[in-house]
Amino acid sequence: MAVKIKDVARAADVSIATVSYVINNSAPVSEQTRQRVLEAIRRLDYHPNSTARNLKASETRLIGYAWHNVARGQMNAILDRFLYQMARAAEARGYHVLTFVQEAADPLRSYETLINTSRVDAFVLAGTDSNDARIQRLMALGFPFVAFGRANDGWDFPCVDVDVQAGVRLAVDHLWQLGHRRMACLAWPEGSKNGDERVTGYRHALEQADIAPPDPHGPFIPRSLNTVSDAFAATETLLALPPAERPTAIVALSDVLAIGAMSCIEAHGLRVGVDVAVTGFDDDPMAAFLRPPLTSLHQPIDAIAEAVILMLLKVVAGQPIPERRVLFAPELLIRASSDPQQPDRRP
Amino acid sequence: MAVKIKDVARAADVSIATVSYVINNSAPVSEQTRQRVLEAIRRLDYHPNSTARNLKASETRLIGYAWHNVARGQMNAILDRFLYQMARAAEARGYHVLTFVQEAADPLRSYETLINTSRVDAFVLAGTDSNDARIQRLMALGFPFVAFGRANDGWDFPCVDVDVQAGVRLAVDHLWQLGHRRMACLAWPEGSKNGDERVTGYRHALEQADIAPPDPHGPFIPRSLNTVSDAFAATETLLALPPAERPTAIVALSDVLAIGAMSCIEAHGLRVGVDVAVTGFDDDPMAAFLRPPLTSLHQPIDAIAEAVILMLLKVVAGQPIPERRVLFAPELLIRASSDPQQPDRRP
DNA sequence: TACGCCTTCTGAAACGTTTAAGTAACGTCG
DNA sequence: CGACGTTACTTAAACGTTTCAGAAGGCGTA
Repeated sequence: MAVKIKDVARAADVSIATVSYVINNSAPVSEQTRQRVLEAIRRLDYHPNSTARNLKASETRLIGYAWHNVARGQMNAILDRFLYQMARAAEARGYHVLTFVQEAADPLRSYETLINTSRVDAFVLAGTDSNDARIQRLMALGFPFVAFGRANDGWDFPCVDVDVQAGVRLAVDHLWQLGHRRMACLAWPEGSKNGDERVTGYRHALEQADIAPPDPHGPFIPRSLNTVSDAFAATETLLALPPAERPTAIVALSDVLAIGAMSCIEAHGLRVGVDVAVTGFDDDPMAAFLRPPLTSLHQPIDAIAEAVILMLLKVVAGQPIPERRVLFAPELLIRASSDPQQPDRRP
Repeated sequence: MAVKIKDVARAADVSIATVSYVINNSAPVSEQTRQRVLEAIRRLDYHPNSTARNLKASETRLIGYAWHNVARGQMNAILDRFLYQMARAAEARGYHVLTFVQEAADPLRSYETLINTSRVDAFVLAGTDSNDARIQRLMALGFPFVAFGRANDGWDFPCVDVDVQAGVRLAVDHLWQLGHRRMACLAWPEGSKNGDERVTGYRHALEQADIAPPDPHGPFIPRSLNTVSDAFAATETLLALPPAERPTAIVALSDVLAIGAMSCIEAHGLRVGVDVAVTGFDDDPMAAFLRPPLTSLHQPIDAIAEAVILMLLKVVAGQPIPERRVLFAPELLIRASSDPQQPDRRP
């Protein structure tokens, strides 16, 4: 059916070995025969079969990436964008991304199946956390991977992450410059690597501004699941404080939390940005479209995806990774939810 | 390195053929040897190499799916969800989804490369439109594919789609029951299959309600790009009409358009849902979180993804597809943007 | 002339499977 | 008792590449 190397060899009147050498430039071939082979390839419209190549090379040129178990109605714009950019970066280098589903009940199983059946050459991990079982397992197996996100500080594995501490510091500094002194932090429940990093960034920033950072378990750092409704409820506790203690600004650690906070502030008859400033984190695609537009920290996802793939291909090639932990700085996009002076310019 | 069929054969003291027969149940093997082989497989932790299998079977068990070129800040929650569910459905049947990037400049190239190098067994197409070049090409090549979305009515190819006409009809009927008689339709620019279907649904629904459907190019069907800001501008033209002609309801053909409309209505000092009702389309994850929550048409993406994969595997297997065009009905989720009586229950 | 060294090419083995074809061993039956 | 099925297995040929080892030919050198 499809034209194979044998057909090209016959057409160019050479051996299949010679054709292979021409294709891969892997051995000297006289200019004359090279041209004859190339001509035959063109005439027959020959393309090497990648499965056969992969078998011979015992590689797949496939990178595994697990979807996260997204509940209906949950938003995950950042990881989608990440996947897209990763696919692009991989393709530019002859690789493709194979997406698979990791079961919440037994995340490791799908990874091990793919490894056992040699379906992929490497993995990209996202949504990492402390004591991440996948990282532990892959490290133990010595199977190539790069993580988007950190895990335990002691573990030594290649990863790329956002410097979330620095990010939150940008938000706090921004609010401080606008005159805010009572800044609460609407946070995720304790225990996640990324979330705790963000809280640390908030407390450090306050310290540097000579403000005593509040008790991590106290009322100024309410904890909320990453849903709008829970964030709404958590914000209630802040607004219930006596006016003199009530925060004038809320540093929400995600856009979802920020939306809940904004919603609650409005429900109390207060004006977001004027009476209570709000900042988010993630720069969700909708952030600029909210009323008022939400100040948020934009993560350089495109650059991160590129970096992850570059690092991964080095790992696959067995090259040493000098910088095993690369951090990217997020960018604070200032909009009206924290600064009413900002024009409402929509993309 | 990895254990292969030969190792199992040696351990069980049989030929590799016998091992293969045991694995695939493709020939009778005595119970005794079967057990010996299975035991060896277990002891050595053997897993067949899928590349070798694929080479032999000249298949890849990979389904190609192209990412769409998403601009930064654009939302595409539905296709993300679709991809996830597709990956899940495919996996349950031994297939995986290979994601790739289709260049806007030359969408066909990446498809042809994947076909030529036998990287995938089939494609799933999304974001189809009239005269879709990809569909034309794949049909001409006879390469297996299923489309999520329709194209030219005359073309005969397997596809699954949402019955958008019926969807918009649900929205119009809902508004009619609430007493609305002047309903505008905030639409995409003319020329897209899906968009034009939605407008048709709107006009048909009005006809059935004994309301004269407005001129498709007239002011009651303003056209807007699928961005919030453009929708905002397009809504201005509606609100600029004299009060007696101004619509009391706006049927927006996407949630993005609806957000723009809501934004504009508020900017005019009017109340969404009370003064002007708004409905959207897509049930974007954020729809329930907007203020007021947005009435929208939910597409049964999970079921669609499952149907696409089932159909695709039939095509790959060369089985006949009796129903080459399957339509799924969307569901109208009524919220406060069209009916202020609705409770603000957030997921 | 015989030898060795390039250069350029070919033959054939591998990669890890599946499977068609073949072969023993063991009844069954005319 | 020999022909003939069955059953249970093995041998070997594919699948489409890459690549190692070697061969043919030309050419310089001893």
